Amino acid sequence: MSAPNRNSNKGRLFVYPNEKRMVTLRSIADRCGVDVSTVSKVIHGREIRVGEETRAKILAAAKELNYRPNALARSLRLRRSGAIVMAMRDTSGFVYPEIIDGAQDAAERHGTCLFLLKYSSGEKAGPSLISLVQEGRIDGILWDNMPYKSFSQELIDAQVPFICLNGYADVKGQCITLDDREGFERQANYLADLGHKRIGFIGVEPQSEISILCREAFLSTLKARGIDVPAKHIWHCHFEGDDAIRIVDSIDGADRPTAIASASLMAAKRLCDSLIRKGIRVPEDISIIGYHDGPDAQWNSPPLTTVKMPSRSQGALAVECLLEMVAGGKFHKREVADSSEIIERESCLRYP
Amino acid sequence: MSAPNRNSNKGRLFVYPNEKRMVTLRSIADRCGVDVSTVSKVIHGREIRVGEETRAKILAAAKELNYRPNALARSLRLRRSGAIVMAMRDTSGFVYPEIIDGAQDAAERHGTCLFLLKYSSGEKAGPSLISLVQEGRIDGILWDNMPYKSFSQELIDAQVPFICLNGYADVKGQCITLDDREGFERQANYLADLGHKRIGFIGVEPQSEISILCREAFLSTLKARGIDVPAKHIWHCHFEGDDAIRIVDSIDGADRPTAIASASLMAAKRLCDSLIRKGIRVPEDISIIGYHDGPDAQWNSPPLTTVKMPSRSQGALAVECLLEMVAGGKFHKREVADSSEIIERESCLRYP
DNA sequence: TTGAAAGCGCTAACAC
DNA sequence: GTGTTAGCGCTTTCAA
Repeated sequence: MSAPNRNSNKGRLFVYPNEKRMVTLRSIADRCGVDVSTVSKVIHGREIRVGEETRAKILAAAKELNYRPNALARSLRLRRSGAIVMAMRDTSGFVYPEIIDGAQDAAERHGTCLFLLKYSSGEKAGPSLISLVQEGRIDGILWDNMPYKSFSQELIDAQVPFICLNGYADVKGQCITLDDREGFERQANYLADLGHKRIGFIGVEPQSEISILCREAFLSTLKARGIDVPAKHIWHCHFEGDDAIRIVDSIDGADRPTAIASASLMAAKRLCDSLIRKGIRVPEDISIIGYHDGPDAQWNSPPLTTVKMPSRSQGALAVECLLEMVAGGKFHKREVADSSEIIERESCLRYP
Repeated sequence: MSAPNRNSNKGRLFVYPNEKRMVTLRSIADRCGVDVSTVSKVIHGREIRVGEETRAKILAAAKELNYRPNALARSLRLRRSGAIVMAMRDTSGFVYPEIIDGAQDAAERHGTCLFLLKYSSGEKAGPSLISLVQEGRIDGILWDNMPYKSFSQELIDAQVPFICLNGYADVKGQCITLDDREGFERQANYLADLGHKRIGFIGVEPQSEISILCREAFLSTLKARGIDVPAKHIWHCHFEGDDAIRIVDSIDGADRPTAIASASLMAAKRLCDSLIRKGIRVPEDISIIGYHDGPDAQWNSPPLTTVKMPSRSQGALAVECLLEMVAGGKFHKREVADSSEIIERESCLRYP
């Protein structure tokens, strides 16, 4: 009755390394007296053409034996690994954790495995990531940022499905980004709504494309509401160095701003620090609002009011777009549906 | 002359999804007029028994065709994926980035791929991670922490090779940890060497095993040098909440400490904040030293003096031990060779 | 020194 | 409804 057991080691050519007996489709097939293909259909196939009784028997056996399909064999056959990678240069000042959460969720929904990968900033980072795809380990890559300019062209040449989470680098449009314009408009409107008239702004880099866009969104929103930000109240703050201290030193005039918006959370925190050390109170003397929300914001003293961006949705959308490309589709640009919101904490006060 | 091309699609049963022509061993074999097995030997085998001429020809073809071995096929055959995972619960207040760097290096040296994986804290985190191994995607797991108590037993039962980076949870000894005792002794000695006599200590959790060990190492080192820390100068600070503020409120007596050591970087930073807000200067009035070093430490104002632990070596060693287990060996406990060091920045001053 | 053969575990087209 | 068959790309034994 039962099928011949081909597992039976009859003169096997050689002994496998790491010999631990696995539960395979064949184990189940043998136990149920059916063919592996039938088992395969039941376990994974969407085909319904299997008898109810057989199906039940197979499912029971699978459960009983604690069957785990071998992803490697499956992937080899299907020519798809079912795994994607989110590559990032830095794991401390991280990609906003919410992006990862969103991406994770989406991947899970699609039965895909999402790994994170830290790449070194050297020259070999790119090629070695591309190899991962070429070796079949990974189906596609999500980038927080390209390791170097013009790398996106290399990816395209190598036919590697990828999506960038930052559209301001040279990524040939394959990016899913946040609507920073909307975010900075909201930031500006928030301060204006609170009644502030003398407002300052801290950008990240003076010259970068993204930085300019954000600054302009902020300034033009204020302008439309009749508020001009003088050049001397527009600063830039790097993550390292003591820019924050210099900024504070420079604002101690009679016409100092009553509120300062920062384009980064880090800069907002450092500004807070420096202000307080100088004896200027936050928010009583100067209100501060950050951009992007994170655990750091609420641990700050005072807890920071920020513009929270829909990073979670961004991560999810990026994964979905990537998987479409993996499935053979072209990249199809879509906008993150959700919008920003203000998270009110304690660093902003109504003025006057 | 040339071998028959079995790639030639003669009546192929079905068309593969995502049909892109790959360069396989067969491509090379065909081009060189040899058998795949010969090519395999040249490309990966350690066997030298291949003619010099043939070898050269094959290598040239491989290079020319930009051959990438299919990791999936290889893994399937070898029953080893060549990838490991570092699983972590949180990606923002990260495992010390250096652990990852060290692990990455070691993995690379061993031709293994290291992925990071964020697991959710729910019940299903464990099983789904175990599945990754059972499905063959991953050979072993590095944990920053167990998702829940008694999980290590589940891993052992499932025969999953794993190593924990934190030995204070319930991990049945399969851990590669830092020598925190040595670290806290160094911290204590540093403050004593600076001449401080009234010293405070901030732990993380009052009751946890690790917390107690660290505190005792610190206190007994000071005691051996004739310095007693009164109970009222021993505090605990959580990452959330306003413990730091309460601490500051409680130390404003005439006998307040001249130096405070913290068992975490975060607590040190928050303490700094609170002290400064209260008008107590760091380091002029009170010196502060943190534990563990990270980018945050140098961005603090003032930049924090800390005890830097050999996290990099820890990561590397953990990977090496894990790979031994993957190769079938038993876990063999080894100590991280390097020791801690003091990173002097600006938050500590000689006393008086 | 090289090639033939078997098979890792799985899937899908096709025949029965 | 179920089994047969071929094959994903690779490695290793054994025979030539």
